[in-house]
Amino acid sequence: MAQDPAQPRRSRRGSGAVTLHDVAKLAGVAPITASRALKTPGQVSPEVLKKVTEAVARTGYVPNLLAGGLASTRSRLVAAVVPTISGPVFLETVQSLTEALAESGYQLMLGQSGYAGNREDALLEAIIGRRPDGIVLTGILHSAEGRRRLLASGIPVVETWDLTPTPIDMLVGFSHVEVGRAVARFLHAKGRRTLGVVTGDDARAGRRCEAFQAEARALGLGSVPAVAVPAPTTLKRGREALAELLATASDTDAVFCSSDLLALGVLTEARVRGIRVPEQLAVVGFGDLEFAADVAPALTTVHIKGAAIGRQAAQFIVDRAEGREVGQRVIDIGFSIIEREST
Amino acid sequence: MAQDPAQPRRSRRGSGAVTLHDVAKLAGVAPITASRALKTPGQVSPEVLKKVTEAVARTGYVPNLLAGGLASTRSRLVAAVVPTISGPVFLETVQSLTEALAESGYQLMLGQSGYAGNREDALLEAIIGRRPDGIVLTGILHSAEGRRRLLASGIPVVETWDLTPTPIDMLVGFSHVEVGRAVARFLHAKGRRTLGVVTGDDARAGRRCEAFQAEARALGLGSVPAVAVPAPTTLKRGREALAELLATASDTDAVFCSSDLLALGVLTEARVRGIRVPEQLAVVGFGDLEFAADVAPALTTVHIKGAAIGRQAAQFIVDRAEGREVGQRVIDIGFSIIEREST
DNA sequence: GTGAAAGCGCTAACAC
DNA sequence: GTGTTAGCGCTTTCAC
Repeated sequence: MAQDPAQPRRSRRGSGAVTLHDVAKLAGVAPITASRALKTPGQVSPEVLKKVTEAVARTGYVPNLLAGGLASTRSRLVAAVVPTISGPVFLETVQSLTEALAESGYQLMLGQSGYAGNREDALLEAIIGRRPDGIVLTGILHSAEGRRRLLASGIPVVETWDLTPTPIDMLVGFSHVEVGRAVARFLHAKGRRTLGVVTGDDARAGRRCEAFQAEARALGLGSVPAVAVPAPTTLKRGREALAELLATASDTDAVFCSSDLLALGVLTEARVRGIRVPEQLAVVGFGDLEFAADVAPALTTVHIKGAAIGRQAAQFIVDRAEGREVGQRVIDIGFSIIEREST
Repeated sequence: MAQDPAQPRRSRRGSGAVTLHDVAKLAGVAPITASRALKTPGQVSPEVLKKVTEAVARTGYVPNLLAGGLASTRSRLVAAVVPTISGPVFLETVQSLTEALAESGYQLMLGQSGYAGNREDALLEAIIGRRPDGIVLTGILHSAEGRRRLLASGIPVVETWDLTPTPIDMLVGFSHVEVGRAVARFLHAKGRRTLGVVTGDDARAGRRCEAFQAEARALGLGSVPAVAVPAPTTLKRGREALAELLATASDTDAVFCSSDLLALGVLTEARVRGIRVPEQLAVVGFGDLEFAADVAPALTTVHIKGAAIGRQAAQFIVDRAEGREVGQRVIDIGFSIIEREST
């Protein structure tokens, strides 16, 4: 179609998309009225509402949330930071977070910090620049500089999957130290006396491992050998780690693994070597991933309510964004040991 | 500190954050000059660059990308839509997509469409409203209405993990039909004569399954029984499905599973039942997840270059955003059958 | 209930 | 190389 010659060319800027202005004109009202019809329908008359609704349908108008966010200083965007998305551990949390936010009309922006911390700064800048209504930190070790910038930004922050005495803002997690202790006591109660650990090399796994070793010592079980594997933890590394552990401590009768995937590797390697689980070797995982209940033998593991963490984080942020004051800012969501055949 | 009484209260609007205006004032230049110093340092004099850089450091200025996006109609945001993030299949793609985009200064926004299609509309609205510079559709079945809205939005779209004769815009994927055929031929060549299928109930898995069955028939292997399991595919469902399959076709000597997790379930159930793999039963998975190579017996499976898909999708979108015309808009990235012990 | 005016913080366009 | 002006599309404020 030819351009209307009576009209000068449309302003040289802009995306060319339908704007609230267009909708308002079509409906015969002021832009602000059209805005109200969409945001707070109760505040406009039924006729206006009808006309605006029709205009929206006719034009296919989609509000520009960039403009809305700029004007209202509420972006309805929430950023989540994970070390890497392919670590299956946080997936459940990210999924429930995405869903819970979507229900409240918020969108999730995903950032990967990587296991190395070098990208963290650029990532934070990219995140803060979007002026999200909240930031969820998932299992991340942030630098002091990063903490400072987050604090300075004034954006609500939820730290998850850990407990710290000095949270940046809000927090929902559990004690890794308690996990390590509990598993040591559990295995001791089961009559195991020669423990071992296979652990990923991230900070939280490290704390579980140390607490496990300390508790074992306190229980009179002597020193517990640990095999550290580089992140990410995989089935393969679990197999290799068991081989390494048995090479130096062949009488080991129980292994605590820092992830279910490592534990599955340990189970696999044990089977291949003809080591009977649980008779000769007890195996405990961490995470209670979906497969844990259904491998053979079924895996005893530490269950974390990942979805609940995500939901609570969303709740924290939405509450804050809607101006509700959150009472409890720190929530210890706990954990539980799910006993199955592998012990 | 007390408010400066000489100054009227700061404007009642705004976030209170440091703006480019503040930086420019501190550096003694106009805002646009400060902007240029940050975006295109080559265009300003060394002195100006120095002063602006210092002002940024002193104030802790972080550019407001909402405002920048609005003014430039380039949001530097890319949306990705996956059915659910916890399906491990697309993880690799999402991860490499996130990384590749981050390298070019783009941020990923994540949306879950769910396996049911009802949320799709609201999701599309939320996405289009942010005016992303691109949208990556991952393994999604979009409604005709959704297609229309995407097309109307004018936002570059990359469809992935599939091939279609009528792509919305750009595409990087492979043929599920060819996968089904290839696996049937592979098993036939291995001397297997009584095939079975365990398949998730999504559309792409369905097409692999049908092509597998058709090819088997063409090879003279008769009709192939299929067990369909609801999404998401899990180890547990794999175990159940093998049980179901054997109940009606106990002489099955090869099973093609629509995911590695299902295949792992089949391997597990076979072991528990004393069925030897591969001697009595061959098992083929799909996805070549990290664990496939290291389970025992190691899993033969269909490998998809998930990371390459993510990188190519990022490339497509960044090229388009930077105004480069992409030559090839449809890329068949292919697949390969990785032969391991399970066949 | 509705509207006019004035920005939100930034950048495109066009001077100089 | 630097600055002025005028928006981007929306919402806040305040008036009617």
